[in-house]
Amino acid sequence: MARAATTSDAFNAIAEPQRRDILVLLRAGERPVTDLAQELGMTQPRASKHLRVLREVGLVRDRKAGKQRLYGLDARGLRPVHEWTGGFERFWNESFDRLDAYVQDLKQAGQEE
Amino acid sequence: MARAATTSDAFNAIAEPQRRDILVLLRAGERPVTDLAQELGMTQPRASKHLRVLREVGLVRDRKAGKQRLYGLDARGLRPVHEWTGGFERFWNESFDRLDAYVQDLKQAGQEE
DNA sequence: TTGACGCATGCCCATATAGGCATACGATGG
DNA sequence: CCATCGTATGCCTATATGGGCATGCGTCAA
Repeated sequence: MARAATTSDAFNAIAEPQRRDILVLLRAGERPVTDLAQELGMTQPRASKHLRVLREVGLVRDRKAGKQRLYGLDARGLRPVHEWTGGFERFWNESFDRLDAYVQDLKQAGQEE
Repeated sequence: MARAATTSDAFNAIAEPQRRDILVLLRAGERPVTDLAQELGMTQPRASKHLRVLREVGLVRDRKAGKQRLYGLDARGLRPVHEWTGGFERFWNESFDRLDAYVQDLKQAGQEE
């Protein structure tokens, strides 16, 4: 089996850096495809494809505005990701400070020999 | 170009549900591969492969313990993900409540016709 | 030394990208 | 009705997966 579709959920959709960039830009407000493409230095088809993925997982909304199509942020889908990672907060603060200290000790001991 | 490697960063590594499951299990403490595989109902090779990915992005540490190899959580890599998504917090709380109301209005209007 | 146990790997498959390029499509202006 | 602008798609390629299965390898017990 291949990797899960990027459109399967927000976790997969935001795995791609450029899509994250797009989402960040959209925090400033709605924007047409061409705008985004230019600002991020990517071709228009590329931007459209990324936006499609984002739209399919519901991270982005689009609406027609004359000849243009404006894309806007719908960040609700990011909440599950934030909450899931939040479940590990105490672990990145706590236990590994000690572990690091331990590792440092080992290194120093090695260099002193 | 193909999709970025799952080992390129935490964002990619946690896009796979089974790897998230493994991380969750490891919050309870170190565990050998077989244990994890059984608990998650996956084959041993499969678990090993997922653990390898997690190890390569630094979300997991391993240490030998006799015949066994214990895997332990290193959640620090999840922090960037948590913080990045956190940058959208105000958006999923705020603006789209209004947008939803708007959408609901449209739907109702449509059904009443 | 010989087994057995616990894991990591190698190899093969089917699948789904991300990107480039050309092009089809819908709306607007003449 | 036609040309043009703004986008979305189709097609093709190279790549990397996730999974199955068999097997290599290191460690410990007898």
